[in-house]
Order: sequence, then C-alpha cells, then structure tokens
Amino acid sequence: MPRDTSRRDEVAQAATDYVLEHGLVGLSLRPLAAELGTSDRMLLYHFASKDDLVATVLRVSNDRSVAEIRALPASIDVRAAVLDLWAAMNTPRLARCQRMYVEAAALGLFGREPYASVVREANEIWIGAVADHLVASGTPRERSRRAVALLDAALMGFQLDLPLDAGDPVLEQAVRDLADAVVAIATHAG
Amino acid sequence: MPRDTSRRDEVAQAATDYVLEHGLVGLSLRPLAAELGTSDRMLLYHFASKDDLVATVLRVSNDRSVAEIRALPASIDVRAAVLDLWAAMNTPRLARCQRMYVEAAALGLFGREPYASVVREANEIWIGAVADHLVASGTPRERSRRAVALLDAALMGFQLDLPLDAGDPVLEQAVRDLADAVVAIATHAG
DNA sequence: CGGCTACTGTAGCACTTGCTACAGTCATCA
DNA sequence: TGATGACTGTAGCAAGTGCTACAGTAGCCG
Repeated sequence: MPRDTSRRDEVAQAATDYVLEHGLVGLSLRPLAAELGTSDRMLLYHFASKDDLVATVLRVSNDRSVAEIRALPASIDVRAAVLDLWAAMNTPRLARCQRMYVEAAALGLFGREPYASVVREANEIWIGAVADHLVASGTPRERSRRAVALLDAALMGFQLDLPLDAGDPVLEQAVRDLADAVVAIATHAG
Repeated sequence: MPRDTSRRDEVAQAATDYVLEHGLVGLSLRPLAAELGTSDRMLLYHFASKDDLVATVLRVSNDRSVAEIRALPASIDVRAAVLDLWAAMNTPRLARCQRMYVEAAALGLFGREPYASVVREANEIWIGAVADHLVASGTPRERSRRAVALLDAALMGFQLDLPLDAGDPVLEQAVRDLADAVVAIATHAG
C-alpha cells in the first residue's frame, strides 16, 4: 500500500477523464491503463480492485459536477435558476459527468454494485447542491426540497433524451415549461 | 434460416423475460440459453448475432410497454391522466420494461449500437402512445406534443430515482406537481 | 426411395477479462 | 552501508466471451 495517496489521486483524475469519454459499461483495465501510459498491474496496485477504481471514478466525477454547480453565481430569480442550471448542464464538461451519472444510475437500477451504493450517495450530494442554488436564487428553503425533486427528475430525463434530439425546439420549450413548473412550486401555496 | 419465424418468436419472448429480469449489461448468451433450456448455439441459429437478439428483445419489450399504455382507458381529465400513467408505470410488468428501457437509453448515450438506434425508434413509438393517452383524456392535440416532452422526461427521471427512494412521499408529491405542470401546459395559452 | 429443410449437439477457436505470483528497481533513512 | 518501503515489469492463470465448423437427426414432400 502506498503511504501517501498523491499518485493514486493523479491516476484517479486521469482515469475519470477516460471513463467520462468512453463510459462505464465495457470498461476494461488494459485499454484504460494503456491510455494512461501505465499497466493494468499498476491500476490494481493503486486500487484494491476494479470496483474500487470505478467507485473512485464515480466520486471524482460527482465532485466535479457538484463543484461546478456550487461555483454558479446566484440567478436573478427561480425561473432563471432553472434555465441557468440547464445551461450549465449542457457545458461539455458537466454534460459528460451527467451522462456518466445516468449510466451509473441505470446500472444501479439492477442492484449492481458498486454502482447502486455510490449513486445513492452521489445523488444526495448533488440534490443538495441544486437545492442550495434554488434557495440562493429566491426559493424559500422549505419549498426547495419539493422543487428540486421535480427539477432533478426532469433534468435527468432531458439528459436521457438529449442525444436523441439535440437542440430540438421541443426540448427547449420543455425546459421553459419546467422552469414555470418549478416557479409554481416555489411560490404558490401547496 | 427458418422459413417461418414462430420458434424464433417464442425464443424472443422468453429471452425478453430473462433480460427484463437480469438487465442488458453483462448479458451473456450461455446463461441466457441455459435458462431458456437451450444453447448459445441455438440462439445464434435463430438470431444473426447477439446484437440482433438484443435489438429484438428491446423491440419486444417496447411493444409490451406501448400495448399496456394503449390498453389504458381514457382518464377523466389531464391531471388524472398523469397520475394514471404514473400508476401504470409502477405496475411490476411495466416498471421492468421501463427499467430496461432506461438501461438501453443510457447505453445509447455513448453511441453504442444497437442500443442507440433501437432506443431512438422505440422512444418515438412510446411518445406517441403517451401523447394519445393525454389527448384521449382531454388535452388539445396541438398541445400534446409539448406536454408529453416534459411529462416523459420527468417520468424517466422518476424511474431513475425510484429504487433510491421507493414510496418516498417527496416522490409522490413530485408526481402531483408534475401533474399540475402538465395541466398548465395543456390548458393555458403559451 | 432421395432429397430438402428445419433444427440441434459437440467441440473448439481466438480473444479478453480481472487478478496474482514473482522478481526486480530505486530512493530514502537509520 | 544496508534495510525498508514505494513502485513497476513480465508472465501467466482460470474463466468467460461471441461465434463457427462439422456432423448429425427428424420429418416432410416429390
């Protein structure tokens, strides 16, 4: 075992870049190692197993996503917050993270580990960041949890359909409709 | 090649049942064949390749989903339509199909074939069925496309989160909020 | 009968998988 | 100096992958 983890962290970052590009499914140690200029042998030196590596990659990716959301300046109102979040999620960097998250979540649907556990944990952190952005943009704190439930689900759904109809005006309209819905939740009594 | 496809169809149905249970990722011909009481050799007799089998399974599953939606009696209004659709999708039979659809869509996100193509085609048919149900339940036809865009995305998103918080009251509230949003799209000018 | 077609079992190929045993190198530190 | 610990290359294992070649069997039709 390495006593300090700096090398391991470097590898984790590079591996995350690779996986964000190629996906989790069919991920294989040898091609990954080749791209990183190392060997499968070394990956399994730094990480206890492939699952350990995958779990690490998932966490690194989620950390990046959350950092990106938290770095967002507060939007001028709730409606703008939804649109700004959507815009942020279409940044290539964040879009890749979301795409991999969706893949991991889908794998978790069938109870596969380590996906299920890590996704559960990552989702909580992500939800918290999105909720905080809504609050910072004018959503009453006590309504933020409810608002983010619909918001997050719809955003995930959009991501799933995104490559099927990229830039589709129907999709853009749906985002505006979602913004209206979130505003309604955040402002009306219910 | 078989001249009539009846045997192939039987196998396709049985294979679909198996895949709905075990998932697409990591699907392997030998275990599947064993469960069906046959051999990998025979699967590749009936289907040109594993990809051909997978594409067939995807289509069979989608056909089942769509049939289930189309068999739904018209709801009393748009709001009820959303709630009824949500209830239908939580039927074990349909929930399984949706789960696998989400898995296939996630695989398609990375451009993997045959997932990407079949998912695109399946999605269109599914969207059509949901839109028709909305129309039958009082949505003006010209607003149905717009309504279904948000509705479908949110429903997919809920499916993704479902195992993470099954029966969660927050989720139930989100479904009601979604229903309100769809009603708004279906009735208000926009 | 003889041929044709649908179907099936056996065996195996070439390849990839995660993972490990073993033997080393090299810098640091007592 | 010599030992310790971090790190790395080579080689290989056992298992599993999709797929195929080959050799059938059984039933139908002329």
